[in-house]
Amino acid sequence: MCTGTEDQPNVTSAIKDPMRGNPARVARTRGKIFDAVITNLDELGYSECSINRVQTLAGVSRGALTHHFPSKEEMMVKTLEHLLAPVRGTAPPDGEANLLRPSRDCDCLQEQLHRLWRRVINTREGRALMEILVAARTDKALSARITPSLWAYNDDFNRNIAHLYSAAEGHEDELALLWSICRSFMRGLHTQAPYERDPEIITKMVDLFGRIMAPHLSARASQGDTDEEPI
Amino acid sequence: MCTGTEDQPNVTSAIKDPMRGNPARVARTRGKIFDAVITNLDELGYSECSINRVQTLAGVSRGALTHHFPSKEEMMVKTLEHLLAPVRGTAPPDGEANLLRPSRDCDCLQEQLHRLWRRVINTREGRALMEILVAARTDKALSARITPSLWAYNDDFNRNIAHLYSAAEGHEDELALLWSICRSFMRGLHTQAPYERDPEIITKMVDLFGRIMAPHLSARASQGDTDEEPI
DNA sequence: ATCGTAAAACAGAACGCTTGGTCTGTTCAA
DNA sequence: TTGAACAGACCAAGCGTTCTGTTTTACGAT
Repeated sequence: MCTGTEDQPNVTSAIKDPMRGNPARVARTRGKIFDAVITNLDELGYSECSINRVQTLAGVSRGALTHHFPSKEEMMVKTLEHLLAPVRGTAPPDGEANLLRPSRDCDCLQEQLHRLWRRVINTREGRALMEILVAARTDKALSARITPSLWAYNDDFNRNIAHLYSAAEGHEDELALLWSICRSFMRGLHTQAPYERDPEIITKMVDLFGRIMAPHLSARASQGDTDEEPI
Repeated sequence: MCTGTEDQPNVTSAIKDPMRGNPARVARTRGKIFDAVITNLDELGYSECSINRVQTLAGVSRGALTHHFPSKEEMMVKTLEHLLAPVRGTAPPDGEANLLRPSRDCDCLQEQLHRLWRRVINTREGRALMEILVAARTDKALSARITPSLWAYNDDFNRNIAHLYSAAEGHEDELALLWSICRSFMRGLHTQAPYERDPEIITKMVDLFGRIMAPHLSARASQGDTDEEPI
């Protein structure tokens, strides 16, 4: 392969069509694979999320899988970007939007954090993301591939919350830091929740955490509740 | 084997000595293995912490390893208990003690949290513990084995901090919950620190978190600075 | 004191199985 | 007719477990 056959100059009209035959079929296949990866990561963990298992669960052949994702690393990188997409700047691929927006004006921070935990962090997607992050810590190649995506995600995240939340007066510069703390706390909850004797403890933790953070973080009065894409 | 030969009733004095030949030699071998497991978990992660790697790094034979830990699950369970031991009620095996105690009376919570992060959480041992916790979430067998240890650890932890810290008045019952929040936050930091553009951000996060928690959590005046085992 | 012996402690080969990657072949759409 | 999309076989390497040997140690009988 790649033995340097020069491209024919007299081909009728197509110079070289890099995007030829890929209708929504590609999107469907990749979607099935993403879904299988996420489910496997959530239920079996990173170490058991093998190519074979993904292939079986997604109901696609080995060839299809390797065609879209030449290596396991590639599969994980693309899955992570797929998971990060809903929060990123541009239009989310589908499904849930405005994940961070406080849904009501008279909504206290506690309820917002509860919703964040239930609807974003403690979900299949949230747990799958966690698995990739933990695995990448000790996998330098994977880490190098995902770090730029994570940085871009972080920038978009900070840009978005700046419109929706504000820090206490006198500490306006701490908004991003405050949300980083919230995220860290919630991610840590992932390693605590499965081993808690009483599941109610997690709820109480989120509740108390919200009460503690409330004086430092509040939702902005949402100017105009139109459907201008918030995240 | 086990073909039911009846035990001789006229054996002179030894009924059956289950603890025969185990001098400090066993402790040395197991120590080397624990150390290798911890290092591998920290540097390669759970999925790459294979028996072969542990055996090589520890410098012991396959037979020695399987003798002490008949299965990988057993190895991980015992390693976790080894990691939890320093905080547990009875004497720590060796090395670091009083991990939680505020080292000085006039010590603010921020500094105590910084020390907790640097000296306990963000260490080889802390990261190895994290790897096991994350892996066990999706490994039901492992999870079932470690859950009792984690519960006991939790109880000891809460018992110990009750002597060292107190919650704000009016909320004395929230002490355990407050420390659970601290632990969750710090564990979450594990998945944030490796990807942070500026390492200083982590320090700032711990700092701000400490400032926010300070009104709710304070060290007790340490009555008697003698060397009565604090943890 | 020394010996015999049984079990603990260790050594290492071998097993069946799964892994991720590569390869050749087939179908489909432009 | 071309290349993207898919199908499935194949491979060496590594996995965790099991197995049979060998060495070391403690201890009661001599």
